[in-house]
Amino acid sequence: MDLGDLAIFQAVLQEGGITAAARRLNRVQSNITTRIRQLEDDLGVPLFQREGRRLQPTPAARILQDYAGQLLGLAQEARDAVISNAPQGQLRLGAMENTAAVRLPPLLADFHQRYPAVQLELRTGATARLIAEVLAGSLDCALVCGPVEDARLESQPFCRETLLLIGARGRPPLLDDRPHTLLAFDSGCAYRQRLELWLRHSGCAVDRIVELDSYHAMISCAASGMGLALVPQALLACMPAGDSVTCHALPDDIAIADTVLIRRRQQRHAAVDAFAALLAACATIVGESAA
Amino acid sequence: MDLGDLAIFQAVLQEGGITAAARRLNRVQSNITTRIRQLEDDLGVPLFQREGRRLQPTPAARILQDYAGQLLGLAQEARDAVISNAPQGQLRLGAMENTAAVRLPPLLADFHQRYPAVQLELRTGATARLIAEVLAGSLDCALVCGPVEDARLESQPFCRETLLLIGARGRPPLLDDRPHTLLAFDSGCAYRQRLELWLRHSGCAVDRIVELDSYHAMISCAASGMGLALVPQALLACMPAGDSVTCHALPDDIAIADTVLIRRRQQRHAAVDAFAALLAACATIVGESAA
DNA sequence: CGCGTTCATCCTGAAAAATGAATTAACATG
DNA sequence: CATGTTAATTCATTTTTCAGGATGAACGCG
Repeated sequence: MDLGDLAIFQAVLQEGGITAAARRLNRVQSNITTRIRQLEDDLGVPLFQREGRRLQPTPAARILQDYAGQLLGLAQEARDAVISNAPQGQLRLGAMENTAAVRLPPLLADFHQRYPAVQLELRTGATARLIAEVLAGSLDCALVCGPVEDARLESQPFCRETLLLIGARGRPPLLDDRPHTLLAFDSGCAYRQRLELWLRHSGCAVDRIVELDSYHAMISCAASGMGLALVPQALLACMPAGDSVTCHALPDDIAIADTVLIRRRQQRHAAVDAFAALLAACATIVGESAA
Repeated sequence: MDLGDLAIFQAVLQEGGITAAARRLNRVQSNITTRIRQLEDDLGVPLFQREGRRLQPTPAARILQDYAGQLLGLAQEARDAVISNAPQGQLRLGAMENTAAVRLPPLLADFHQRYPAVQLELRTGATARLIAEVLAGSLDCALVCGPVEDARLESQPFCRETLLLIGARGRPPLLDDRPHTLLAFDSGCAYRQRLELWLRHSGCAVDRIVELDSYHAMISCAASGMGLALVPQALLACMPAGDSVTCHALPDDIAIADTVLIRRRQQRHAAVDAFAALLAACATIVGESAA
C-alpha cells in the first residue's frame, strides 16, 4: 500500500469518478484505473462496484477512506514538522550536578513553559562524560566546566562559579604536613581535576580519595571531618550544612570556574538554539562563542 | 514521501547503519543509501550527519522517527481493517416510520451493544424512497413494506403488520356515499398505495388526501374526525390517542403487510450481515430469502 | 601500512508507472 | 432505434524509478 495510491483513491471518492479524479490529479484516466485496480489487488478486496459507467464505493472503500484521510494528513504533518524550524521534539540536555541543582532549575522551568512542544530530558554527569556524550550525539548540548577546547564543539559562556575548599570547622588549617583525604566526584569531574592538580603543585600529600556522587553527602562528610572537598560557593549557600564547615583560601586560577554550554558545531537543532538563546539572556558572564 | 522510504529509514535508525539495515531488509546497500538520499531530497532536510563512516541521526531524523512509526502502524491497521470481515464502519440503515418507532428500537439497542465498532445511521422514509436509496447505494439496507420484486435486491422477512383503517369514534361507517378525506404519508408510502388501490376498486370516492409525515399527527387528525387513515395495529397500540378512534374492517390482502429487510445483492458488508442475522433471530415470520 | 568495514557513487538491466489510442458499455436524446 | 456522449477498461509504448553489482573513498584496527 502506497500513499500515492491512497491519494488517488481519495480523489476518486471525492470526485465521484475516475475521469474527474484524473483531471484533478493532472493524469490520464487509464493511469487512475490501473492504480485503483492495483490497490484492490494489493488489499485483496474490491473497493468499487462497477455497474455500467458508475462507480459505487464498497463498504471496504468507506472503511479505507477514513484511514486514507488519516494517513495522508499524518504524512503532511510529518513533512511540516520535519521542515519547520520551530523548537520541537526531544532536547537531551546534560549538566553538571551543581549546575542542575542551582542555576538550571529556573531556566528549565521557563523553557518548559515557553516551548511546550519540546520534550526535555536532563542528564547529570561529570564534565568529561558530558563532553563525550555531546560528541557521540547522545546529548544535544550540555552545561559543563569550561574552557572546552575542541574543534567539533561550540561553547557559549553561562555563569561563573567560585569554588571553595571546605573542611570541618575548627580543624587545623590546610597544608599542614599530614596527608589529606579528598571528597570528590568521579574522575571525570573538572573541579576534582583542578583540585588534584593544585594539590600536586603545592606539594601537598593526598592520602585517599573518596568518591561520592552527591554534593549533599560530600558537604556532610566534609563537615564531619572526613576530609576536604571542593564545592561551588553558590551550591554551599543553599545547603543546610553550609554553616558547619570552614572555607580555605584558593588562588583565583583554581577557584574561578566558568560554566559553559557546549554543542556540536554545524548542527541545526531548533530546540537547542532556543535554549541557547534563553541561556544567553540569563548569562552572568560574557565572552565570545569560541571553540 | 513514500511508506517504503519510511520503512527503510526506520530500519537504518534501528540497526544503526545502512549496511545493517540492508541486511535486515534483504536488499543491497546501495539501494538503502539511494533511498535515504531521496527521502532527504524530498524533505529538503538532512536526516543523517555523515562523519566518516558513521551515521549520526539529525534532530529532524528523531522527529521523523516518531511519525514513521505512526504512519507504518496506521497503514498496517488500515490493511487489517479493510481485509477483516468483522462488522465495523458505517451502517446506513433505512426504515419505515412505523418500523423505526415500534419494532426497531430494541433491535438497534441490541445491535449497538453487540457491535461497538459499527457506527449506526438510521434514516426513515417511505418504502419507495428507501428502495431507491438502497439501489443507489446511499443506504446499505432498509426495512420496507414487502414484497419487493427487484433482481438487484435481496429481501428477507422480518415481521407482519396488521393495518387498520381508522376514523373518528362514533362517525358513520365507512363506505357511505359521501367522499372521504384520506390522511396519509407521502406518495412513496406502500401502505398509502394499498389503501388508494383498494378504495378505487371498492368504488369509494376520495375527496382529498392530506399528507402528514408523522403518525402522531395522523392518528390525532383521524380521531378528531378529519378523515380516514391506515395505520399498523402495533403502532396504534402504543399511541395515547389509540382509544379515541374506530377501526373499520379490511380484507386480508390489504390489511396484512410484511416488513422485509432489503439489501443489494452480492454486496459483502459484514455489518449488514450481522444486522440481518440479528434480525433473522428476532423475525416473527419466516420465508425464503427471495428477490 | 595493509586489511576489513562502511558508506557513496556510477552503471546496467528489470520493474513499475504514466501516456495515448482504441475499445467497450451505459445512458440520453432526437 | 440509431446516434452522440460520457466513462471505464484494455493494450502497446514511452518514461521513470528501482534493485543489484562493481568500484572507490574514508575510517578504524591491528
